[in-house]
Amino acid sequence: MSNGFDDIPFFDEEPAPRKKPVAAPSPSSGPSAGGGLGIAARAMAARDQARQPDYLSGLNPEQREAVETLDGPVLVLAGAGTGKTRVLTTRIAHILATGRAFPSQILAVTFTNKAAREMKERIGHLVGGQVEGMPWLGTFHSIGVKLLRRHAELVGLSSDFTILDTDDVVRLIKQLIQAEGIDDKRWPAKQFAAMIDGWKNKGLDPAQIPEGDARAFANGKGRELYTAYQNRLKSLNACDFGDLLLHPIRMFRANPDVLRDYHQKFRYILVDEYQDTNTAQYMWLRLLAQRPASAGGKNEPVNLCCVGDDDQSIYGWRGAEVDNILRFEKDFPGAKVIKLERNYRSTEHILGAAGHLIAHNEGRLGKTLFTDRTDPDDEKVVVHAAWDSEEEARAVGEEIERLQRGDATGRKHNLNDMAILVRASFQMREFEDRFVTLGLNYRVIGGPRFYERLEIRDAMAYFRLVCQPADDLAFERIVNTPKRGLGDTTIRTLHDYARARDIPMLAAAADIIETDELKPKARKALFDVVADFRRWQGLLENTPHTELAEQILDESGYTAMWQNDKSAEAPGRLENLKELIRSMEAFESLRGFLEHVSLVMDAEQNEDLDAVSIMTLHSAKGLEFDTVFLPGWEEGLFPHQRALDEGGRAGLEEERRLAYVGITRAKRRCHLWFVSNRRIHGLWQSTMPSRFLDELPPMHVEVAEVDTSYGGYGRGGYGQSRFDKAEPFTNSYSTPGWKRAQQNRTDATRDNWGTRSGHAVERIGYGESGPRGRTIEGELVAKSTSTEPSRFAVGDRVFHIKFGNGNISAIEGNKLTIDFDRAGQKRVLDGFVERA
DNA sequence: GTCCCAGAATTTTTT
DNA sequence: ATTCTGGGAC
Repeated sequence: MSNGFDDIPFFDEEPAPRKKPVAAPSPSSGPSAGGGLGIAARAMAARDQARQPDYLSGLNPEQREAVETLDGPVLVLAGAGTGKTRVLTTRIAHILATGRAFPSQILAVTFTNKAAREMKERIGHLVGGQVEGMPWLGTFHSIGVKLLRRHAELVGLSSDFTILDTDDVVRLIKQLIQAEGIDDKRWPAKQFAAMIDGWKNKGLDPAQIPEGDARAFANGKGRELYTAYQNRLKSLNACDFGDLLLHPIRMFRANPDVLRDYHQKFRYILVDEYQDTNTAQYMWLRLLAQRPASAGGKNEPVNLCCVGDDDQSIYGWRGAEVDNILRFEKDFPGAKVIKLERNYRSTEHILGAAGHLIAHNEGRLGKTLFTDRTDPDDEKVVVHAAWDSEEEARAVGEEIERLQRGDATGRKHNLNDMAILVRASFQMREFEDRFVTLGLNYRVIGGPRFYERLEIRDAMAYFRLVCQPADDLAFERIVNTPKRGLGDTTIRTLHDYARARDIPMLAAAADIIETDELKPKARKALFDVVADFRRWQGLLENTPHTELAEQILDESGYTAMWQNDKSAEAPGRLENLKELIRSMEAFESLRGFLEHVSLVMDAEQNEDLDAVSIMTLHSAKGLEFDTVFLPGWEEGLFPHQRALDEGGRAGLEEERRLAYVGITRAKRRCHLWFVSNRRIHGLWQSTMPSRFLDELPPMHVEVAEVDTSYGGYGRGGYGQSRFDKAEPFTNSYSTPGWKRAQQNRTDATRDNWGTRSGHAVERIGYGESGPRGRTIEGELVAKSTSTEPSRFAVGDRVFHIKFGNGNISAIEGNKLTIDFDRAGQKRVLDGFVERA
């Protein structure tokens, strides 16, 4: 009722801008309003003043400031779990409620469709109405498409251009590379596609790419190929994802009058996850947000609000520039910076651990999350060790089942409230295997997406070609799928024919079957294909699109192809095709569906099932779980070796941010794991605990004793003798703090892989009541590279339980480099070897 | 045109 | 080790 939206016309596409806030009709409004008010009227006005709109109540002061500071540039630094989305959505609601702008005058950009969807939903909830009225809320790319469809001709496209996904792009580039006579084996199309993507992320045209880059590919043909690629896109009337950003930028630059229209249109601009913007997105935003002084010299206010968290910037490797957020105040002078640091998600232990870890980064704006929640029962962050990744999976599974049965307080936990977040997706398999054995429900988030599956892409290619006969990539994809006897030779002839006449391949096919250029067999097959598409195109207007889609798949023989396929995955593929048709029902037309699919590539998960989530740390951003398991905290894996090699210190810091993201996903419980042995590329490698573990504050962390109650190496088994010499714990950490912690339980851990010690979680008491009251990290930093004399010397002959015999070739603290007779050179902790 | 074997690749992911 | 891709052979 009093939500302040009663008279906002939500579906008004282009209303005249209103100058004044919309005042709710008040009983006091009348002749006397504004002048000498009656007592009753004044009281009522005061009451109305005092009563804040519903949507503002419950915001903390910083959030409220972020919502109410509507004029000028604002940067909201929103730490994990500080109500970022709430601020964004409430801010939009506030703009609408105060009548500052109509829905169509607000530009709100997100990175993912999911985020956009969520925002729409939440705004709708706040406003109590539909949100179709926010036409400019969407991803950078979807808004880019919208702009381009309106102004396609300004960049040399027609408005029904096709959007190519990565797969299409790679195939296209491959053709170009081959056409140039370049060895596509030596210079993979995939690699060049990645290069182009990188250039486009930086906003670079072929003419602008650095000379070095241009030379780096195919013996200096980089620039040439990039140019050829762009030309080919244009002739196909197609865009890749990068173009969806770059074309609007080109268009705005070349057409200031068009840009001016949008300046007037977008009165408020909001950007989510600003730390993830790349250079192209940044340029795009600058164009729209930075308005030149008009002729009269009066500047339009830049009502730009960017929300982000520099500590959660984890996409540098795909072009995101953390720098964008770090220099916001310089870019937008007079910007107001608001920090949201009050966390509503996690316990103080979790926040303490995460905060202490991230404080090791240098390039950051600096925030410290805090919470009022102080529950003595809150668990510390727990660090676990396991022998290898198999045991890690087993132990995590065990812990999950324990929580499921009921924790210490007897509370039973839902699997939905738990997640396993891994650094690299190959880690998932071991958990899946284990959970299958246990019969534990799990869901993998991320994986190959629905629309990327082979059969879906094939089907989509049929649909695309029916709607857009000029879509050569679609044509080439399905012309011989199912097999029609139209092989390379035929396609090449057709291709040349089409290029020579500058017509689409489908049109070329229609021509060429009138000639005798093809062998009769191919000619007949092609004739049928052309006839099919002609027929389907004829049905496009008047046949319900789901029906037509089914008909296409059946008549083309595509369905039959999978029905006849006796491989294990064929039934699943048919099921997916059915699912595809089902999902089309929500759309008006085939065309509308295609538009949707090219940008919105997610498939929804089954939410009903109670299941543990398994996903990468990257895909966990933005989510939260009661209990979070973070396996694989080992040097080389996390931080990932390649991040270190390629990114140096910046790479390390990004890995650390990833660790920070991981820990802050947890609301109540956070378990970290490292293993001593991990199979990488099929080879067992002995591994060292991640440096990030050393960077955690002891005060908020406890070390779980190796808990052998988890099946496996049970009491007295071979495990005992197998591992008791390894003593990974006592040697895992060279740091005094850890050693001291180990010292406390030397006896218990002497045989830490062998005995059944039951439930055993040991607390390290530093920082509070520990024996010395010293903190680990103070010493850690000083001694990060241990110089303690090793009990080995270079040249020693040693034996390793996994790798066998070898000679030590180098020693660095307790880390030995050993040339194994069989396993080759490895770096190993000295605790893992003994004299041979 | 199809099938099979050998060799390569194997961080993270959106649009 | 395993999976996928590409080239070469049938």
